[in-house]
Amino acid sequence: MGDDMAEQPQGASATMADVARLAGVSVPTVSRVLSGTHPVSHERRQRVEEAIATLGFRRSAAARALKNRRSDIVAVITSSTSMYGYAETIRGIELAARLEQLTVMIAVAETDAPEDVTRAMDAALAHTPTGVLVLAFDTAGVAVLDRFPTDVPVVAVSGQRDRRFPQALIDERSAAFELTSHLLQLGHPTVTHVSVPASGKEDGRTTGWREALHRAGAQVPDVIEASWLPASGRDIGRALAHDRSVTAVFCGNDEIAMGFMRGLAEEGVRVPDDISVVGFDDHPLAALWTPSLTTVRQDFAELGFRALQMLPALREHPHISARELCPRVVLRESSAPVRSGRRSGRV
Amino acid sequence: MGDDMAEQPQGASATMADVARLAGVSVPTVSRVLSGTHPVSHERRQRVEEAIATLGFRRSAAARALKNRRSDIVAVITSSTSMYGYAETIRGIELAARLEQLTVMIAVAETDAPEDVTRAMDAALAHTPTGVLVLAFDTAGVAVLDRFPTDVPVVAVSGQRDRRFPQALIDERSAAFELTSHLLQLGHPTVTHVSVPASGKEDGRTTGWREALHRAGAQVPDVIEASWLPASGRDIGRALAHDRSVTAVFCGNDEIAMGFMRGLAEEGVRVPDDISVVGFDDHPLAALWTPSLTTVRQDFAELGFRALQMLPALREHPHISARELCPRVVLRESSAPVRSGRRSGRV
DNA sequence: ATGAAAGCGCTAACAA
DNA sequence: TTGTTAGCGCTTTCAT
Repeated sequence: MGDDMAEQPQGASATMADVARLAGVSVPTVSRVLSGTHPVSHERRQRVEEAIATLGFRRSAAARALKNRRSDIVAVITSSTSMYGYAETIRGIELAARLEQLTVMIAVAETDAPEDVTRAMDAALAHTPTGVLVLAFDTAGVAVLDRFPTDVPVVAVSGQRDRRFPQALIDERSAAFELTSHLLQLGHPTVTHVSVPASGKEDGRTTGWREALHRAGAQVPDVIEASWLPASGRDIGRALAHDRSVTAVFCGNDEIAMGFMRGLAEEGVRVPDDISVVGFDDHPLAALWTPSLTTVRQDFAELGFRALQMLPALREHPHISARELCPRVVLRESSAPVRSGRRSGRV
Repeated sequence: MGDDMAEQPQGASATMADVARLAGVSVPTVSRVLSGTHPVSHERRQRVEEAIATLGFRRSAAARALKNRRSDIVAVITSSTSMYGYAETIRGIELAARLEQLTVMIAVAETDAPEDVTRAMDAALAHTPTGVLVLAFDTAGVAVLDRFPTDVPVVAVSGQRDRRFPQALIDERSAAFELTSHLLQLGHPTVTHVSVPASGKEDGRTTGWREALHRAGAQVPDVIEASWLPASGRDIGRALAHDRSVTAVFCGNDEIAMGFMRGLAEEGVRVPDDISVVGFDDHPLAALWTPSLTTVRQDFAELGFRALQMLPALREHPHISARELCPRVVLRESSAPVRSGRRSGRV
């Protein structure tokens, strides 16, 4: 492969006027060549393309955005960029954006406090984005949605259906239902839920868990709320290790589940022999943990990808719609039939 | 706390002209109020602020960028947004950017292929960013740096010193040296290195490892290259499990180390009893793994934070400089003295 | 302290 | 098919 690319990474950026001058054409002709929507004679097109290459010309995103009253930016509003589910979703968004020639900007609203939410929304809207994707897995995201203006395409990305917005979602409820039912079928009298931090309305994982217990006529233990840190799972694990009423635990996500298992181990409690533990998300390390973790596979990247793809369509049909992904229960080593011996009866 | 915020999330965005009209002042006066750099009479300022609130006015980022010939955007060029080190670095960048009233955009160059690199750079530069942060932990990032024009402030974020660019770095070499030396001091005759994917020039982790072995006069085994997936660590773990010359393994990152340990476990090999394993990064789950993982704590978020902070300063003093972070070895359960019994001698 | 005027780089409407 | 003209929303002279 010969190195046949000869652009010079030009210092001060050239403008269309520079290109037009060098090619001996008018500025709009250059614009037409670039957009490709209007006919341009072969000869001039060629001259323009040469000039562009020679000058290393790049169209100014700012000027285009100003003129078009819309930028090539897709704003992602989120409370986190690095936690597993969020990071994967953003990865999918970025990939789809790249294919659509769009640029991803990140606006973080760490909490649902009005000032956080307002700042993130202002930052996003100031850029007159082509669309906005709100990661509404938590309170902050939901708060953003609640305050959103109507004149820009918005897609909510979340784990729960909400008819007020176009959304890309994973139906967490049904997966949680299935996962909880799995544990009940293994003979566990009930399932304890260690949840991710509450997000305003009850999240789908908790709802599905609750419904499965009701359906089975099982007692519904109080929800124990962890933080987002895996270490909080450990603390809770240690605390519950010697509670003999606990034989099966459903953790709100895999990181918490892994922390929880560590906590149990530190107390000498074995998984799944003494307690079954299941998680949610199918974190890359879940399959490698010892014991490997029974969980629900969520394809966050695909979720983000689809959310982005909804934006162009939304411009034509701004009515509410939803694209839904179905998560899948993945059975592994951490869940097993209840042992009649050590931990039963004594509630 | 009364809900004393009464902006109406206006539909079609108002312009400065609208604000000026409503406040009965000229457009430049509105601009002066917003920028705060020029004196404005108290009375007019007040009227302007009211009008802004009433209209829910937001300055157009596009118009500002066009006029200023520079946007409020900081472009992050990276090969990944979701892997642990990258995601954490981006988190730190975003946090610092928010404090500086800057906006983060993401441009991904997945590989060091010219078309990937060019696209990412073009996307970034088209937005006339205030600065560009290149995550140069790998080949792609390095390729970007090699082709960068000079007229925009760039900071390289990486694990290895490179005098050609201003950079924020973590000195991985010295930490790897220290970590490897730790294993040697525990009596291991040598240390096997399972590296992250090669990145052009040898990475700091590998260099530090090599230097430590040389210093100790230990034999230098071939480097075994894993992929970025934790599962690749497992495969390598299974492959090495019964190689009796291997008593200590230094993995290029924690995820690989955890996969590696899983592989050993599947083969019935115990850590650290049979083999000591250490990682790099201090992933949130490293401390919770069983056995907990000896590793090197890298503060990626702080690294990103500092990298962003270098940008404003760079505008004044465009000469090359570096901000360096010192990683710290964290001793945990996965490293222990070599057992004289089972695995020694036989090379 | 304030306003009038110019122009950043581009695209769309119109004219030729 | 091509060029001329206007203007997107803002900031910055320059006058006052």
